[in-house]
Amino acid sequence: MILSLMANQIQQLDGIFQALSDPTRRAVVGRLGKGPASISDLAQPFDMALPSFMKHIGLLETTGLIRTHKTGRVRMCAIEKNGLRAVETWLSAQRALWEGRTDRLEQFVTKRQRKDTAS
Amino acid sequence: MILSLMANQIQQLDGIFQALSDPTRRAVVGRLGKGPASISDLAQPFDMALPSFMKHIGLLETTGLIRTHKTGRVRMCAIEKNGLRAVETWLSAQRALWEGRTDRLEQFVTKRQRKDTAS
DNA sequence: CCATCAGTTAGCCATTGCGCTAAGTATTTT
DNA sequence: AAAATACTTAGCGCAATGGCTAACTGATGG
Repeated sequence: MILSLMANQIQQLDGIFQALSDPTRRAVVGRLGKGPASISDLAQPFDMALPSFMKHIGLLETTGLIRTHKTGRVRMCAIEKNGLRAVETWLSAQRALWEGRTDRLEQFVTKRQRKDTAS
Repeated sequence: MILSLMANQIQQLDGIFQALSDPTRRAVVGRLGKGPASISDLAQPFDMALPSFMKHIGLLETTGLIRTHKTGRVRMCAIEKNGLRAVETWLSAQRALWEGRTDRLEQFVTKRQRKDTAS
């Protein structure tokens, strides 16, 4: 079960990084960091047809970076704060790896294993 | 010129996030975090033809996440420590946005969602 | 009611991404 | 010199991405 959780995390990372690789989507995340907004509010700055924009929103939602809810004919969007946590985790794990190492060329395999950073 | 620099940063982020959206490439970055390695050393764990693997390496290099150098017939790869800096910057800027001011505005969406999507 | 507004659905199209094989180049090694 | 090693180049195929238009649904305002 732990293995499937890890697999989940990995695929989650796939999706999140993929989602963040688009400037429109990063901009939406940035905008929602300042507070919730409707679809058309969000879409307004972008020179793009609405259905195209909606695809970005849909992707952001299915990857868990944002959350939306429709009231009447308006759909409000808000940031999902836990969405970027997987990225932060991966990033700090990454840094933990190379921190403390001197990056010499032609070096033996690291003799000293760093203990886990017990975050 | 400042504007073009910013545009550069943005495109850099595009590339880096794109690069990290692939599990093979993330694994390579992870492996190189422990120390330099040759192409074939890196490729060995993956069930993939070498040219396919090379594309990943090429992408990681052009996005600045790794660095390579060929000596004789062997190409050594190493992590480029500054490569992930743009991500870290973006991420902390993002967190700075929603930290300290998240509760009131976002709550209103959350509340409505709980009411309507009552599982 | 009727029009407008805010999304939504359906489907098309060009480009990119990620895998493959086959064949080539440049070093070692024997 | 010949063979093996370690990539490298070229090109193919298919699925996914990111854009579009046209037409539709379901509120809301006059």
